[in-house]
Amino acid sequence: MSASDEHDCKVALNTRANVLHGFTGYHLRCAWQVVQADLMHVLKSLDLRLATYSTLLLIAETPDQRQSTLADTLGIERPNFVAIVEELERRGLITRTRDLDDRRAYCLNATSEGLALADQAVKACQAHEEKLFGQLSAEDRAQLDRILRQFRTFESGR
Amino acid sequence: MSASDEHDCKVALNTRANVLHGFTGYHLRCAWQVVQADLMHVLKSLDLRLATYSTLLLIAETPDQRQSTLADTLGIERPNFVAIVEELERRGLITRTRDLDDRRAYCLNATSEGLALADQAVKACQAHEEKLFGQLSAEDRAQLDRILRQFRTFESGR
DNA sequence: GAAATTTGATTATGCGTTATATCCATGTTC
DNA sequence: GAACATGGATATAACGCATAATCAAATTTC
Repeated sequence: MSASDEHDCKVALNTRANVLHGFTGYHLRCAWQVVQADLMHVLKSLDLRLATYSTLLLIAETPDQRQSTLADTLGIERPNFVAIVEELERRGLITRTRDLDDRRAYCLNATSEGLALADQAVKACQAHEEKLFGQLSAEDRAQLDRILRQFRTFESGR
Repeated sequence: MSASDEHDCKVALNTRANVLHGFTGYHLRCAWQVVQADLMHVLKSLDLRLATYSTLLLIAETPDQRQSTLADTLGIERPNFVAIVEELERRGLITRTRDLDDRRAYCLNATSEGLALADQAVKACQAHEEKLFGQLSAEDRAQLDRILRQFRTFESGR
């Protein structure tokens, strides 16, 4: 087994029996760590990272978008998006065709291979969610989902 | 205002209206992002990072522990822990005294300044939690805390 | 319609976090 | 006392994320 198979909770907050355990935010982080570790593990089996995964999905869903629009939607800085797109193109998962109206821009689209992989990835993620959140009672699971969605409207950072 | 005052949700999953929104894990991540952004903002006003904060708290709570024990508890690699401890010592927040029984080891303890700062940080975090989770109904907040705690027992990554 | 400005994509680069390999000094085991 | 284990430190690499600057193609302005 390679070292990359380790997905323990290696976090600067992973401790027992201290004041941190009084914070909901701490438990939120731990929960995300657990989910993230499993998710990355699942995606790795498809040779995808969080960034390439979400990028591929978005391109598959919204055809003919240009790079900067997609980067903005994903909240990724444009320079960092270049390598992601290049990788997906190199692997034949998406195509970059010049926009005829604006020859600076690219139109990104998923290939049939890309669509197939996106489909596979979504199914794998659904299974992953079942595995993890299925450990909660059906009621708790629904509650959690409902409550978490409320955070979308919260301010972040001020 | 410096650029570091920006705490938007700049995340490779921050998109609207796509399949990702069907995943609870996605919302979990967004929620953590919101909480983390605010938390880092709060800690920054005390010149603390997540790592120095949790380290200081742990040292304040469990006196006379040695470095590697603390690092293990926090889930931080020993080499990376060195700089954190050095910073806390340099700022006069903790002391490093040689263990008489094992002259290789240090015993770490918080100074009175360290204890004071830890106290201040905890209070600031409590206020931060009030501000954020206080936006939920009291019932939802309690539910969320209860449900999140269940993840502690979940396997991570296989 | 030429000059100035803006915009899409890219390159180069830096910063912060985290992981690994190695090393030194001390302790322990046999 | 030789071999090995352990506490701590150093050096280094990889990765994620950010900014500044560049180039070409558009748009605006006079």
